Amino acid sequence: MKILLVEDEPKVSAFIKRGLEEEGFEVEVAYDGRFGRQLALSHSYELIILDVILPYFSGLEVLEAIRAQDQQTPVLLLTALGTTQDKLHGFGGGADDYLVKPFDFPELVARVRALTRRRGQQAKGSALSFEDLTLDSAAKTVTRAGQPLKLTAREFGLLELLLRHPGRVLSRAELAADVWEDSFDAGSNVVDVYVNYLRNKVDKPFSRKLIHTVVGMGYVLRAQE
Amino acid sequence: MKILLVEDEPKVSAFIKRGLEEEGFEVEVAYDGRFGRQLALSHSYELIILDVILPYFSGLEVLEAIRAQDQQTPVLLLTALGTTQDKLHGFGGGADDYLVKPFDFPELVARVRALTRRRGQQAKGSALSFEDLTLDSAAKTVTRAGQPLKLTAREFGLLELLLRHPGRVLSRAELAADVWEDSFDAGSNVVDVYVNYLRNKVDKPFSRKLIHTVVGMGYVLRAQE
DNA sequence: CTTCAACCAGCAGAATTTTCATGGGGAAAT
DNA sequence: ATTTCCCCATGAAAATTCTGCTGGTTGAAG
Repeated sequence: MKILLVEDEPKVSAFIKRGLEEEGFEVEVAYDGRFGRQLALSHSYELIILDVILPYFSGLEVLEAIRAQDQQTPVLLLTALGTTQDKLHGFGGGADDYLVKPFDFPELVARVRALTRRRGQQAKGSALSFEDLTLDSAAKTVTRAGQPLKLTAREFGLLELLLRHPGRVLSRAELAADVWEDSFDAGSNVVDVYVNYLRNKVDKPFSRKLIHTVVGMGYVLRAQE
Repeated sequence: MKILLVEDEPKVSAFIKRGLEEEGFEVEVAYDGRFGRQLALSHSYELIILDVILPYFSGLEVLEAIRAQDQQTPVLLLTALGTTQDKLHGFGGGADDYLVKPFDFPELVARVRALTRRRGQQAKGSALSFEDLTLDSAAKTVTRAGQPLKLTAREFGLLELLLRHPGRVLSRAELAADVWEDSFDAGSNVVDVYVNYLRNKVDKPFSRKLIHTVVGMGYVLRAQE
């Protein structure tokens, strides 16, 4: 749960950083708009807290740069500018919350929690990924290295199971039990066949292979040979 | 974009309702905690605005009942109780935002927008669109490439749901649950039939197809093959 | 060094499932 | 009394799923 805090007053930023860390968050601090923007655009955070008045770029300019590339990450503006006009500017620029200094620290924590709560649970819910492979079980989409892959229902189910246990060897029986539910004939080679189909789509077009055979045991999803 | 407002002072609720409707939201009002809770639990809203001090059940009790069954719907608490203690109570109960009365109406609108933006990713009132296809759920009109299309109620509901989740594969069960509500026989092919009707009107007269079937999974709205 | 058995990759076509496209009956609206 | 809309049923077409088989590799025993 990494948070980016962009705030130029060392006292304030140290205070917030320490406080949030005590609450279990991981906090990175940037001391001006330029550095803040760079970090925000190059890293992925659960939440970004922006002071509005900053050296080089204002918080609103940083927000604009973020929203140009990413609509998802929640942004909380934190500033001494408390008029409704200022707030409207902030929300209009795509902020998710606006807190006026001075504030009570517990309220900041509560708002930070409210903004991060939703994301944390929905990310776990639908998106699985391993290396450059991503699978969204709600949208039923799979991409590798950014390219979308077209899988059939069975192939999708099989990959989903592998992706749920990366690095763990799954026996044919385990795979069959989960993907084929009950209707499974032990003497069949369906699993092999589908692993083969999957490899053709997931591994063959790429140089780094992810699906590996462990002779006598089953199949694994892992990085190297 | 339907919002539930639970507020017992008729003056305040009328004021908020009218204001939000001018901004393109659809607002339902409940005048006490009991009725508010009932509506919140039985219907699906994009956002719920709760006054804390209400007859029968307090806003916090209503919030608790909502969160017991649904973690998703954002809740905004709106109240005269402005101490940090009160706010912490609200956030602790699962609220997403907390606004203290008296407030400037534009700020409420901005916060309502911020909370609903992410949900349907439809910021402007009731108009949904994807590529050159547009659907206005308030006006019940659909156009493609500027041309108006004439859809029946079921067709409209189905397209609206697809349009609300572009790029996501929706299973027949999901579609049926939303469009056909409860009266749905699992062995029926109604969904297929209506997707077919929709295609005849939405896709057939145009070269770029938008509705695609994913065999064994469901249907999606997306641009390419 | 040879043989054998176990195991796995890959293919091709058959079997099955899923989807499309229509016709028609009945309900609802006009 | 039409017209429109909703839904079921059906068969054809398309796509997927599965079976059976061939051939290759590996590793251990003879």
